[in-house]
Amino acid sequence: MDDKPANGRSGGWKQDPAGVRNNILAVAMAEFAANGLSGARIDDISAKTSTSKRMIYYYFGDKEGLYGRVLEEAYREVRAGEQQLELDHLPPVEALKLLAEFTFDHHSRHPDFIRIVMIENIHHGAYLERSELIRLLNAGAIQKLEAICRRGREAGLFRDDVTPLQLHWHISAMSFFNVSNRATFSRIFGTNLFAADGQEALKKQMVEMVVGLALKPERRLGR
Amino acid sequence: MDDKPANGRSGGWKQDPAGVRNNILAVAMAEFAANGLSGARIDDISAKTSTSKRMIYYYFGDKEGLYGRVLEEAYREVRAGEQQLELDHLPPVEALKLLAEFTFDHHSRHPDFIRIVMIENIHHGAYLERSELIRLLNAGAIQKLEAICRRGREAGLFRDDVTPLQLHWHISAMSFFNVSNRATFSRIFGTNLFAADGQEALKKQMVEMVVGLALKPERRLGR
DNA sequence: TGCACTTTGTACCATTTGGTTAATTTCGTC
DNA sequence: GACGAAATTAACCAAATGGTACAAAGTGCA
Repeated sequence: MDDKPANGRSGGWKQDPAGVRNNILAVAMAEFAANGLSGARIDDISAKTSTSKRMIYYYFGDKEGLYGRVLEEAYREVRAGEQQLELDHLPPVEALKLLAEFTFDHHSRHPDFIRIVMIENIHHGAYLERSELIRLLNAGAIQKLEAICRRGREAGLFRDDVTPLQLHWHISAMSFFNVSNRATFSRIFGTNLFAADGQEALKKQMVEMVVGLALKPERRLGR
Repeated sequence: MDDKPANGRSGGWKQDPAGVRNNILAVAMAEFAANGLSGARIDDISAKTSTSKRMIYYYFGDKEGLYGRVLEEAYREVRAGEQQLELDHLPPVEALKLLAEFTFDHHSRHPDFIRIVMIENIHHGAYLERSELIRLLNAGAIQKLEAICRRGREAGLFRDDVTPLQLHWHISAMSFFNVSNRATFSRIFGTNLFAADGQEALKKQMVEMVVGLALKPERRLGR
């Protein structure tokens, strides 16, 4: 008698697994970045999705599974952006400067990535630990710096008691902190450092510090 | 007939409002630092307390009120520790070195404070905003550095295009990041930087960079 | 003595929240 | 065109969670 479907829905829909997955991931990344792992609400995520809550569980299993994929996706996007940078044609000092500047700007342009990493650190890196993909992605994150350092040492310019990893650490620290702690820092000390010219000054100082650290003392004068 | 209290309790107890409050605060700080604002559970906090859940609401109103007080307490403790440092008797360069080293070590010794600040940044500093106390506490956080810079400039040693706030920012960045991002960084790049000698090297490099930035170029040779 | 403040304990509640059930539709393919 | 696997939907559920109600009593000060 009744040929209407039991759920009252009659309209048609298209299958689009990849689209649905990506849609969920994008919304979830924004929600996790905004509210943290415990703070994010599956119902909120699903409401902002163009699909239903059930599909989240269909594709990602549970909340933690979804978070894990978001984490991977965040690292993937940012590392992909970093790969754009071409440095081999530059002399070592110029290459190091450019890499440091780029990192500063790149972090600044991707606050959601920074927030996801903050959140992951709050969780002691437990989910990153489970992802083989992320370890692979990051293995290459330091290769550019290693190449620069090798060339710099071969040219007699760079110290050899400063490792690429240490340089990466210093560059990361200042570029990351600049985004991660903006809220508390600016509320305590004002917003001058975060206006356009304040940021330019910080970046310039950061680059100067990093280059100064990498160079042999007797090479530092010609600036 | 029955002269026992209805709740079955009969033993005596002492009033100790301050003790109860402090006990709750200490437990709550550990729980919030470990799990974040949404992640922390009032029931878990109360279970680890020597008092009851009811008292949490009696003294702090609600979960956010408790978190706000924990935030204040965290800043208070750390700032109090910083005040211990005496620098006026040292020449400016030595004072700056010591301040930077101290900050690095101090952050390292107070990971729960770092985690609370991370969490507060995830919340965009919304609760810090409401606390007048914290703003007062932090106003003085930079005074030592201002004094050092003034003396350094008067002695003709320091540049005058590098402000105390900028120096504070750089020192904070490297000292903070060293704790905040340890989990993800060490999982990706190994734990060498965080072993004792790795930390000493990073600290030494950080101090060198900061002092190098503060000094006029022509004063940097005599190291 | 009177009275406000503090403390305890238990049971309770409304809502939120992560997660599931079961039925239906799409779509490649045999 | 039948069939089965994959995709999708709406309604539903049990547990967790922040927060209260209530009842009683100890403490300390004016």
